[in-house]
Amino acid sequence: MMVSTKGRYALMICLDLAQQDPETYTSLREVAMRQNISMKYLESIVATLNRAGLVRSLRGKGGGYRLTRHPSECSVAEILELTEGSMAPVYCLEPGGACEKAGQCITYPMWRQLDQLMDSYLRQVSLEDLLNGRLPQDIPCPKPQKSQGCSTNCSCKPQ
Amino acid sequence: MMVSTKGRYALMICLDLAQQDPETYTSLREVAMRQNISMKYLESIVATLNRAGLVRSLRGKGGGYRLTRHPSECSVAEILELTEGSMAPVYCLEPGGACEKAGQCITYPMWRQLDQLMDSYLRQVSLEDLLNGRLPQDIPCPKPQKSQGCSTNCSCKPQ
DNA sequence: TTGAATTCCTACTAATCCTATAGTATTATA
DNA sequence: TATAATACTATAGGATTAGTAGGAATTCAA
Repeated sequence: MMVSTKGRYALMICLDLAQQDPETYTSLREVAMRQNISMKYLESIVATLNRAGLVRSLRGKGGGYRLTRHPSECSVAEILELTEGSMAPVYCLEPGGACEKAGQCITYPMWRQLDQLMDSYLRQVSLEDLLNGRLPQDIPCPKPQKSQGCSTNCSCKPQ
Repeated sequence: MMVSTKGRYALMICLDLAQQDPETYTSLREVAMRQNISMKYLESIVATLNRAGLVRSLRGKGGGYRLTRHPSECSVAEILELTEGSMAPVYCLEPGGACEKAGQCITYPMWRQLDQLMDSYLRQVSLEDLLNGRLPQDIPCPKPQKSQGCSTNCSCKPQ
């Protein structure tokens, strides 16, 4: 039930680009060095984002990538869906993946709700939100702890 | 980002047991036949539930498994956590998995919120709820369709 | 026009995880 | 004691993940 490196790295790439001058192209070499990830691996990931039109590429010297939209117009849901293939928790929820027993399936409605919950949350979070530390819900932390965040399910940050 | 068969089969086992006489032991052979899954595979899955005390086993003739609690006292979150290892969307959220950069990590708070959202939803759904078709939220369907559920994110059932 | 920087494309690979399967030992009942 | 069931250990094929490698094509600048 984990998001793969592919999805997480795609998000890192987009966040990195969102912090650069939106007019110029940023090379993957720079991104890879800043984020400390293999450039060759990032190449294959950014290709997906490029094909989907989320970033635009420029070849040759001085080339690289840039976002095609403002960071506020780019949701985490979109990036993860592209790179993970889908964020659905079960196959039945993927487009065309519903099995013939879905009507009788006792768990199907639950998976649907879970999927909807995740999707609507991630769709609310834009790259800009992440950069500004603004999240959809801000849940007050009942008892802050100094490291690793506290053990409750609040949204407090570890220090 | 999928729930594996392990988690889904564990849920099926529990739901199957929840529908049987809570006093008697149900053999895996019966469960496997009813659910049409390899019994040997179910063995390895139910072992996890057994060790965790979610079910009780009885060896020998007339043996099998039964739930140790009432279906209303057993949440989907618990079953999935046990069998999937964890339901966290990223490693950093697992107990002891927080990396040293979590404090500076721009995405960490988002993963925490997502995790909390999923966890609190699944914790609200009990085996009994599933059997009765009662879900935490009932989202009205804007435009019902006859098969595969409608395309919106409501909780309507396909027919 | 040449060289350097960069994306684009196609393979390849090692490791891990998923999804089982098989066999034997152990236990309980009739 | 025969039978029916779980418990435990080992194994294995396939898919996916997480990269790595090399080179072709493209672009810019000197």
